[in-house]
Amino acid sequence: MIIESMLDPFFRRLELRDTLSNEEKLALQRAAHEHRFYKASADLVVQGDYPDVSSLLLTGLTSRYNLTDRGFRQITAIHVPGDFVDIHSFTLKKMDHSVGALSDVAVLTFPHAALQEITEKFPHLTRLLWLMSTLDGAIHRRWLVAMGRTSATEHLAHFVCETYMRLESIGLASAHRMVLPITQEELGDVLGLSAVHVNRVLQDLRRQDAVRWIGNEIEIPDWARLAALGQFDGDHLFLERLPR
Amino acid sequence: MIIESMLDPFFRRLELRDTLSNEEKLALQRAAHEHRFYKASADLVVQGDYPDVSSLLLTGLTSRYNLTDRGFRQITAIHVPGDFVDIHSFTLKKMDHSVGALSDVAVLTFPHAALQEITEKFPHLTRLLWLMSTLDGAIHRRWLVAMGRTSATEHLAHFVCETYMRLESIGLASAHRMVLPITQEELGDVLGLSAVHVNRVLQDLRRQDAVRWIGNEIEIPDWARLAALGQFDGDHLFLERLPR
DNA sequence: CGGTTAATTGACCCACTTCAAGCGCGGTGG
DNA sequence: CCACCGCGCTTGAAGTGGGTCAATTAACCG
Repeated sequence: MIIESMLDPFFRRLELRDTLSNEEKLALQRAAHEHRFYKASADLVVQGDYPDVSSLLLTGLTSRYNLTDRGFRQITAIHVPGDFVDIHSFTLKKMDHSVGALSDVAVLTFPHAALQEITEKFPHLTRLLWLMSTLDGAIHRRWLVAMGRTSATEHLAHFVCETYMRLESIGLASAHRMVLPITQEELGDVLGLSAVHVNRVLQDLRRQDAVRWIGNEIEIPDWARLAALGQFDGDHLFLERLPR
Repeated sequence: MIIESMLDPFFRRLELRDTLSNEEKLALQRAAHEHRFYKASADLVVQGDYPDVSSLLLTGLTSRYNLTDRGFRQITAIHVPGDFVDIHSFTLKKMDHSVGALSDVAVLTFPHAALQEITEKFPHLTRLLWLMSTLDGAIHRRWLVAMGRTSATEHLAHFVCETYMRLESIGLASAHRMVLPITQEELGDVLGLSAVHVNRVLQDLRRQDAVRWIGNEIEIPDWARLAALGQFDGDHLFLERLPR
């Protein structure tokens, strides 16, 4: 059963960047197919798959990751509700990475056939879906910069700011507090660091009182300072409402 | 003056992934607007710009890059002829990075208004353009993995393989030889390394005879070995012809 | 032939890794 | 109700990949 309100985080995400007509909303609702659930640490899609649906994340967190020959893992993206975890599989067809659940998650699937129909009937909506995948690309680029040219501390600070702003923008965080079900091991896989070093860097941020992080609960006591530390500005999140 | 054959590298690139109809080719030709030239190290677009055209690279090489607070540069993508250097600006509107010329380059501009028209009249072609930007994303992800989880040597080996395969696929390299107008400084900005270390790593590859690199000319005497070193397979380049 | 940019080399340093051990806590089963 | 287990967090010690600084050489160029 597809409940209309399920799409709210997605509509919200789109409407942060442009306006959506009612017909477009309806078209998206009609394109939605199936409600699926996954347990924490389950894989939604596996590298090499040729999925015939794309999954919109409704609740929980997921990550895109790859494994290297030596068994190391690199997480290349984190998804929050309202994100398509694999909209790019619509054009790429084959998965170049896996998608795993960081927590228990619920998704809504969109058959590629239905997405194709949207590209045939709703050009503006198509451009918005296209936009969603280019937003992914912008975050990838920002991560490359953080990984290649900033210290571990700066990188972590940046990640915290970015994740907070993404959650906040869809109404899932506020007052500089958020809940993030991610282990230090996983954080290392995001940042390209060892878990041990993540721990040390995190303690460094705590010592400066740049973040308060207890279990899953994170608080940012001084946003401006953490943002400066991480060289964070929200530019690469494109939270600007423009005709697209 | 737009000469039809200018679009050949682009058609070639698209046709490696799907079939293009004659109408679609014509539509692309009509959408092309202006021929532009840039000198090596000039910027085609600057971070923060709101361009109203996207540029298709015809000859030469360009890079996408960002500068950090401390003046470090990170290159997040390299473009070869047939690549759109900023197709994502069509949906993103604002540039989250600059694009610089690595050599003298020629591009063909496509006004966003003309691209919009394509999205309204040519759904399949639209999906192919969308595909081009998701291909960028796949390369970004692969770079994140290489940067976060492989050694400098592996990373460089991977970059050489990837670049060769991209050039080879559009007919600009063959027999495991290519010409790459890139300095060790710039290579460092690609890999997230210092120029000094790039030099050492390159010499290490030379010592193993994994690459022969003299000036701009590169030869890969043993492809399988370099690919194994860099954990390279072409999967993330999606050189598979499929209906999209 | 001087001037400039790129490649190279050496010496030293440090950010981050690896390995290893200990700790805290929630969950489970007897 | 408690003992035990396992996972995630924390800490220490030692090693290393890659950075920085500085000087030299090579290649090019007008």
